[in-house]
Amino acid sequence: MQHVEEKTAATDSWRERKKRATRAALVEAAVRMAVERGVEHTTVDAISEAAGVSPRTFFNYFDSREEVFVLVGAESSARVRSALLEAPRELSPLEALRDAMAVELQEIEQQQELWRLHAEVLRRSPELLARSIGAHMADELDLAEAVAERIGAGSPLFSGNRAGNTEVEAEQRRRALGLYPRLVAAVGASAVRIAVEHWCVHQEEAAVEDVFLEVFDHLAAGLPEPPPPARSGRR
Amino acid sequence: MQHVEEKTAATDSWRERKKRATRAALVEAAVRMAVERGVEHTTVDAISEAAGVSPRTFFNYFDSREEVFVLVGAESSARVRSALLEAPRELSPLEALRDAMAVELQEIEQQQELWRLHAEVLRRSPELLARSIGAHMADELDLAEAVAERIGAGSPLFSGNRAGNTEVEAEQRRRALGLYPRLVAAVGASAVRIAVEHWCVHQEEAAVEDVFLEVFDHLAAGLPEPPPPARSGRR
DNA sequence: ACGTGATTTTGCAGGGTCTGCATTTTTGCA
DNA sequence: TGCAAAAATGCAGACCCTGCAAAATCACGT
Repeated sequence: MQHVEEKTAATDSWRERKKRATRAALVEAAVRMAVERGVEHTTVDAISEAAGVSPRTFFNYFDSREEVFVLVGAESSARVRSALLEAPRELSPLEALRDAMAVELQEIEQQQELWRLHAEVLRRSPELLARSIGAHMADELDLAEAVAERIGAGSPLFSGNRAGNTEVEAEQRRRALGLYPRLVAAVGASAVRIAVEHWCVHQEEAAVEDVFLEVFDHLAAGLPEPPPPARSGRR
Repeated sequence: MQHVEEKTAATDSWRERKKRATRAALVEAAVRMAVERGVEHTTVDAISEAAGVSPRTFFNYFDSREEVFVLVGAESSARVRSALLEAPRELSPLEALRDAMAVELQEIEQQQELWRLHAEVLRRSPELLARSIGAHMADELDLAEAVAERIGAGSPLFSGNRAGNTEVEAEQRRRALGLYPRLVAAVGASAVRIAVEHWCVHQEEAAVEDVFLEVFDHLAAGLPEPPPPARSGRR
């Protein structure tokens, strides 16, 4: 994982815009090419040529060839995280998380084009799918920390200030993490994953958001004995 | 992913035993070496030399260098799957899954040695952790199919016979998969993941199995509003 | 407009990963 | 023992990825 953007201040110069453009060009070139000729025949040389940069430059933007296929929704987790922290305090952690994720999914559904292609790529390449899921999972830990932060807001430890990011401190944060935040994060992440996968396959049958909310509620409420009343013939 | 073992029949010849031995030797050499000098300095050449085979042979056993670090518990998912299908029919899908997974975790805890080292490797390498989790997730889909099979046992479609494994048929199976099996599988997989991660960090504080059962029950019962009564000072 | 320092791009060398193919070695069995 | 199948091996070659230093580009003050 490479830092996508660290400093939010004074970041709109010609320089920055060009970097974003290059990055986007690389992703787009890669994804389109992968849909056409398959991931394994999509070499770094080809991608960078299509994007109009040198092969060496590719690695200034991505740590590995595969990252360009996996990191498509990289900013999402950060957005969910902050939405979660800023949500009204009346909401329970679960509700806050559900809303934050629903909003994010909604926005994703807008930019269908790229996501559709991306989904296509992942569907054809189990290897990459696994990697992608894994990447999203790493987010699950972050998410759990955010949940913990929201719950124990004001706690002397871990409030705000995520600056100190040494290996050791990350380790300590993880140690101090109770089980409950992990459960909440797991429910959210599972719901997103199931909803998105379901949506990729049953394209256009329903909005991602709806599937997500249904799945989320089931998970959050606990799984009843018999299969949940297979939602009436809505298609 | 490389097929670990397909035919269960007539598989105990000297030949087969040797293959298993070589495989194990490679894994062990790799993991030990990774703990000592770090994953990135553990080259294929070094691993195969330590295991006493040629570098080329390594790739007869693993599709990539990283697989040797990720595929440590590869047979687990198959065992859980069959335990799930063979469990007494009185048990609900959830109960059957919980028991099957608990048994598996128990057995894993026996061979502490290798798993401890493996956990150590993953802890130090987020990249690999993500991959490993991703690999286990791929199992989640299989798991969901098994759950579906158990529920709709006798269903004209998809009963037994997983022989036809063309791309197309796999696709069709996934399409026909309802949401409920996915939820059950997600609960199980999440519980395992959280339990194992928790266990890796808080080593020796509690048996994996206990953490797993606690997590599983919470997830299956639904998440209550307030954090679940932080389990009383049981250690 | 011009110079200067900072940032980014690029080429290049070199080591590691992984595959296909032909050859040799080992194993299973009559 | 001899033969056929399976596995291990060597080798060539393509690709991935990284450090380093030179060149191109950008930001900014004068």
